[in-house]
Formats: sequence, structure tokens, C-alpha cells
Amino acid sequence: MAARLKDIARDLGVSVVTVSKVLRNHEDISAETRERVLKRIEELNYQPNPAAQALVTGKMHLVGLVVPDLVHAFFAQVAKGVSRILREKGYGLVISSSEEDPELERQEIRQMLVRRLDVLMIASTQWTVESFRDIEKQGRRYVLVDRRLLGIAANYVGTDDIAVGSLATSHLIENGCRRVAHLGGRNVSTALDRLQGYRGALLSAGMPVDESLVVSGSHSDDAADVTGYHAMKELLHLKEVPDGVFCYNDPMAMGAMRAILDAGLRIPEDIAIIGAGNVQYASDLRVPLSSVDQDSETLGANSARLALSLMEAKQPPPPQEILIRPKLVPRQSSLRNRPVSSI
Amino acid sequence: MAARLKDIARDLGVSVVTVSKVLRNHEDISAETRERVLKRIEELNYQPNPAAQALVTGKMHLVGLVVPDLVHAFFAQVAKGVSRILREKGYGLVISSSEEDPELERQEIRQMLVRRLDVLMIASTQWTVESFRDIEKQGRRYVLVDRRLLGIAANYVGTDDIAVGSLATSHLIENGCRRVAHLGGRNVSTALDRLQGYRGALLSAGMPVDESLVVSGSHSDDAADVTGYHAMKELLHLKEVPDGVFCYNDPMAMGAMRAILDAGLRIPEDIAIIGAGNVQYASDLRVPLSSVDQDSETLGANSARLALSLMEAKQPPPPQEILIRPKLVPRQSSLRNRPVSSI
DNA sequence: TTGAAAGCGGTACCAA
DNA sequence: TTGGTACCGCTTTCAA
Repeated sequence: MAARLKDIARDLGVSVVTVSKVLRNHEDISAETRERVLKRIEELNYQPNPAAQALVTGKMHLVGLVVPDLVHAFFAQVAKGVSRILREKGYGLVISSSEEDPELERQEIRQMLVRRLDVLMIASTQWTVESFRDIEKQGRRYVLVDRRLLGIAANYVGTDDIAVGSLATSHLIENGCRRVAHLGGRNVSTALDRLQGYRGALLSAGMPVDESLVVSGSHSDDAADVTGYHAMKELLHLKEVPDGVFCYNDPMAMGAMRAILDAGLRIPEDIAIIGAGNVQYASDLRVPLSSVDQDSETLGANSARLALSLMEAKQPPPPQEILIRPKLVPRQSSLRNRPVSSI
Repeated sequence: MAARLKDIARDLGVSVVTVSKVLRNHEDISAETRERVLKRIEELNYQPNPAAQALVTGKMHLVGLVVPDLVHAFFAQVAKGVSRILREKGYGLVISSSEEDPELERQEIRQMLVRRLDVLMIASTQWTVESFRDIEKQGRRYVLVDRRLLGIAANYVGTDDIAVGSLATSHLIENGCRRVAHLGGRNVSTALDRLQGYRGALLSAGMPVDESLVVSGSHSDDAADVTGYHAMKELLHLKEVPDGVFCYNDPMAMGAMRAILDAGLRIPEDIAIIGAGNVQYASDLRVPLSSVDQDSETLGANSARLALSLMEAKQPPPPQEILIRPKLVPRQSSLRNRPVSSI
């Protein structure tokens, strides 16, 4: 069906080698031959067989991306950034979602290794480094995206999550919150760092760190917003209810918001709230949600650039870290001092 | 680095053919030889080279999916459904986004053809069938997802969009709207069908179809919510402002909502509003948004199943259409008769 | 039950 | 400047 080098060579009375060289712009081909070959290539709409190329060069021209959840707008935006860069460079993108399940993630990584993708990008939900050792053992390369892992020196592109935590927390304090709670995420680096940032901000403000105000997502099988809802309910049962809440991410904040409004309380007057990730629709929520922006698309783009550079390097370069500086995006849900703006 | 059939064969003193047969469960291998081979495969953690397999079998075990926008929750959910089915069947998923740009979509389709993916799934933003003729010309197969195309008999999985339009419109009428407007989408089948459903519902209710109440997304380079915002503004400048609006999709409805609230009007008391697609966070919006659910994940799963069956068929089977029946999901933004529920 | 040989569609090396 | 030959790792065919 499809034309092959052989066909072109036969038609023109030259060898396949000659045709192959024209395709790859070798210098040692006469202008005339080159013309004839190109013409025929055009006529037959010749496309090289990628499997044959991959077999001999060892390069699939395919990059793998594993995310915890494609439907979460944050990761969708990361994927968009990745996709843009790969398109520019002529690489294909194989995506898979781990559904926030470490075991499933391990399977997916294994699958991608089996497929011999050129390089992997992983926003991991794992705590152990087993999978990553496997990748290294196979002589392949990878980039950790968004979430770092302890105990392994790896290429990493993410956010300064300690800054995320402290920006958010300080902002609540500046807006008059005296009892700032934290709805934390699971056992991943972003969650731990944001928690640390939260603690740091309280300390710098000379405020006590009250452990009863730190709730971690225990209902871990639920979607983030459901987790946020339940966690917030717990906080509302405390003797001394918090007057500000920093949530691990925006979906959790949405759940928390629901819990607060259901309880008949006002946001931000009774309880101020802020999330992280700055999902697109944050300003369209029940109460426009303050958040910490992580420039997720750039994060994806940078990850892709790093991944490609890794791939092209002869020797594996020393692991590199790229941190994106987060930015506060205050909206109505946390603004208590100043008059509430219309956005 | 990686083990090859040859290595196993050498180690065991058998031929590569024998090993290959064991891998593919051929019957004509003695139990003993099979054992030995399997043992060695295990020990070496042998994985067949997919490029070599693809070269000889012509199958990449890779499926392509082109969506207009990964960040749009609707398509993210479709992708999730697709991904689930492909994972079960051991296929990989190559995703690309056309960013709602027909030219970019054409490029992406071309890329996927060049990569010789086994089958393509496309949620197209094109009006012309050129790309699809190209696919057919190359003897490859594809499934249209969500959006149909005129002038081509193709496999298609989507929603009964006429029903979407009439469900939404009838619902507004039942809730006391007398002047129901429509914020339409672009020139794609879903938009045209929903418009038709809108008209049909008005007619069945014995209401006039006022063309000035039908606004189409003209600001076509903007994101859907921005389009919705501007389109709604236009409607608000009418002499007779509508009291109900059916929006092509949820993002547009979110923009419309903003415009209405900015104008100091109330939802649903002054203007009721309903979208389509039922994005996850619809109930967390400024006013919980009524929508028409399309079961997007199932839509994706069905598309994937159809695509795989297509691929496996010796002869291209006659084009098939799978329509998902939409379901009304009323929320506060459109409920005017009954007391407003807490959800 | 086993395996030698041919071939899938390219690329690399080196001789002509 | 051109091309013969070997080879990438696997499957298929057919003879032993």
C-alpha cells in the first residue's frame, strides 16, 4: 500500500541507499539525483516507516507522560504545555493516567518501558522509588513533574511548594485570620512542602502551630473535593473553629467551600479560604476562589524541554531541578480587609 | 543492553524461532522446552522489541486521539474513558490537541498517519472532510468522536445533540421562561444539532422562534467562556431581554453567568440559565449550573471499543453510529418554580 | 517438535 | 558521487 524506499529506488534506477541519503540530507548526492528523488518522493507521497526507523536507530520519537488525573485541570494544563513543545519538536506524546493509584502507576511505567518510549515524564503518586530504579536499570531517562521523590536524585520540574504554602498562609494572616487551618494532601512532596510552608508562615508571624488545625486527606479514595468537604466538616466541629483555611489544592478548596456554606457560614467573613493551582474556573466558583498560581502550562513546557534535552544527550547529564516560582492570586474568598472587588 | 530472542536462544541452545513460538503460545512446542524458555525469559526479564514487532506485523499497538482542547473538562473525561479501555486491552494512547484550530488538527492527523498508529479517534473541529479522505486513502481507520461530519459516512460515537437542545430548552420553558435565548457554538455538528433541538422545543411549546435571540460564538478565537460573556452582553442590550438562556456548553454558560451577574441581574429569578456537558464542577459555580449530561467518560469508552473492533476486523465493517442519550441535570441556575434546593 | 532461511523497511560502513 | 552488504529484532514459511 504505502510506498517504500525500494519503490522509489526501482522507479529511478538508483539504489535505496541513495534515496535514504537524500531523505536525510547527506551532502554526497548530486543536485540532479537529489531533484529526481525528491520529485518522486513527492509524487508517491512517501513517508518513511517509523517502525523500521525505530528498529535501526533505537528511537521511537515518542515521549511518555504519566499523570495522576487527566480530568484535574492542573494536570490537563501541564499536559497541554508538554504537548505544545513536543509538537514543535516533532515528537509524539503517549499519555496515561494513574488515577492517583501507585500500583496502577507502576504498571503504566512498566508499560511505557516495554514500549521503549524515548523518555518518560512522570507526575508520580508513589512514595517508593522502585519504579524509578527500574527505569534507570533499563538505561532509560525520565523527568519527575510537579512531585519530587525522596531518596533519588532525579531530573525534576516543579513548583517551589514551600513558597506556595507560605504565600497562601501569610496572605490569610494579612487578611486578619487568627486561627489558620490547613487541609493537607496525601503523602507526596507537594503536600509535605506546602505544609512546611504553612508552618513556616505561622512561625514568622509569631503565631502558634496548632496541630488540631492541620487535617490530612484521610478519605483518600474519594475525589479531592469530597476529601475537602469531609475534612472541612471535621474542622467545623472543633471547639474553636478556624477563621481561615489554606487548602492543598483548588479541588479540595471547592469541597471545603461547600462544607462552609452548607453550615450557614460566610466566606470570607466567617472563614477565609485559599487553594493552590489556580484552576481556570477559580473565579467562577460559588465564591471566587483565591489561589496560588503555579503556571501549570509553563511547568509542562519546561518538563518537556528538559525531557528532550535529556534524550539527546550522549551521556546522562547530572540531574537538574527547575522550580517555578508561585504567585498569589487573591480573590473574594480570602479578601476581608479591603472592600471586596468585583472580580 | 536489553535481552533479545537471540540471547535466549543462544543460552538455551535452541533457535530463535522456538523462543518466538513460546512467546506467542504456539502449540507445537514441547512442555519441557517451553518451561526452559519461560524460565530464561523470566530471568532475563525479556521484553520483545516493539519496533521489530511492528515492522513485521504492521501493528503499532498504539491508538491516536485528537481532541479540540484537553483542558476542557468534557474532553478530559472523554480521554479518561478512552484511556481506561485501551489500558485493559494493552494498547497505548497517543494524544494530541488541536486547540480548536482546524489547520492544526489537519497537521496532527497527518502526523498520526505518518506514525502509522493503528486507528485514529478524532473529535474534529473541521468542516471539510479532506483529512478524513486522506485517512481512508491510506487504508487506515478512524472513529469520529462527539462531533459528526457532513458528507462522509464514518464511524461515529456521540450524543443525541438534538435531544440535548430540546431537553434543555423544554426545561427552561417548563420553568416559566417566556423568552428563551440560545448562545450557540461554532460550525460543528454538535452546535447545529443543539440549535435544531432548541428550535424544535420552542415550536412544540407553541412559542415563536425569535432569531434575534440566537447568538453564535463570533469571538471565535477566545476561550468559550469569554465568548459566552460577550454573547450574553449582546443579549442584555436587546430591547426585550430574554428570561432564559440555553448555552451550547458549560464553559459558555459560565461566561454568560458572569455577564448576567455583572449586570446586576439575578439567576435564575431574572434570567434562568442552562449549559451542556455537565462538567464536574458545575455544582460549585457562582450559581450551581443546570446542565445536560452526556456521560462523557462512557462516550470515550465506547469510542475506544469501537476503534479497537474496527482495527481487528479484516474487512472494514460498515460505518456504525453510537449515540448516547443525554440526561437533564437541573440545578439552581434554572429552577424557578419550585423552591431552590440546597444542592 | 524444531529450525534454516527469507523478509519486514530502513541505516551505516566502506568499497567502487 | 554511488551502491553492495550487513544488520536492527522479530515473524512467517516450510522443510527436516
